[in-house]
Amino acid sequence: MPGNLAAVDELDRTAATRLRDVGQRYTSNRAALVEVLAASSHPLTIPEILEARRGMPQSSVYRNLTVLEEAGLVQRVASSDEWARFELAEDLTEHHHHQICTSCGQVRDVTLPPAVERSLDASLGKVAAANGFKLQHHRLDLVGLCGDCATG
Amino acid sequence: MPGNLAAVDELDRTAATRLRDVGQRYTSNRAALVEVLAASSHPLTIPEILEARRGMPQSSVYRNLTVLEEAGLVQRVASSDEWARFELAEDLTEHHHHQICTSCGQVRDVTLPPAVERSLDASLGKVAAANGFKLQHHRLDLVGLCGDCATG
DNA sequence: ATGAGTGCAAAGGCTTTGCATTAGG
DNA sequence: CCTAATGCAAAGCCTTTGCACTCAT
Repeated sequence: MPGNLAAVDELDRTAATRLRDVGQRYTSNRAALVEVLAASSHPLTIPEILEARRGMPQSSVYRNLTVLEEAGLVQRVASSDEWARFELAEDLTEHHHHQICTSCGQVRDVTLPPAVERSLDASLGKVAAANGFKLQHHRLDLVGLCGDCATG
Repeated sequence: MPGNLAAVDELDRTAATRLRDVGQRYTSNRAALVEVLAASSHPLTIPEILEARRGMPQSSVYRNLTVLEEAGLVQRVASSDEWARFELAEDLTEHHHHQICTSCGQVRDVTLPPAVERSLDASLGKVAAANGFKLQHHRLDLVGLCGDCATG
């Protein structure tokens, strides 16, 4: 819900708390990163973040993204294979997946019907258990062509 | 089916054909790469490939992997986020997914029950269609801890 | 005050590229 | 034969790190 003031405020408090929990401060740069990621409907690359926050040094972006990741506020997304992309941790947003365009690399968030997620989780849980694997979560991407690329 | 002679032979012919189709030669280095990938039960990193084929220069590995990818024989796998991993294109193997250990980065191949795959594809198809997205395939990873890491 | 955070610039590490040589068809 | 492929080394590019300065608590 980008732009929702109450939600943004709560996100802010959550961020401060989780950072404090890992012995980190909630600085303006970090708040800015959280804000930028929260305002986006898709995972952002470093260039995109730098574009959104002109003047913030790359090193600060990298360093703080790492800190935010360790605090469980941000997660790295494996996209096509070009650049690292970042989004808010899933428990701060909604469980969702990514639609990745193989032509232009565009990444868009998508959600699946809850029933599908449930049956999928059940199946994955069985497979993981059979392999002695401790399943934490799943990652599902739709790979194909976005509207623009399919047409052009 | 690693090690199956007949299958290896057919793979060889397929590789030669697809390379020729894109105007590339099937050289010994490329054959070696296909062989190494075919013999593995999980996606390989460049270091692993170099280990399996001592003496092959890195530049050749990178360059030929790119060619093989363009010929539709090999595909890059998005793993945790450390190194690029490569495996044979899916139509040369079996439809499968990856179990990724967040602790050690290990990637293992896993397959899901056909019924699960079918219902998943059906759902994804609907979602994609609703977004004007031309779905080519899906990518599903089980993320968690492998047996070794969960215990240690 | 006082250690964490910041910014700039330099260093790292995986990956790509230039060029002369070798080999595939 | 003639062009593509190879191999070595150098260059690229995203990312990380060192260090002195500044800000948060």
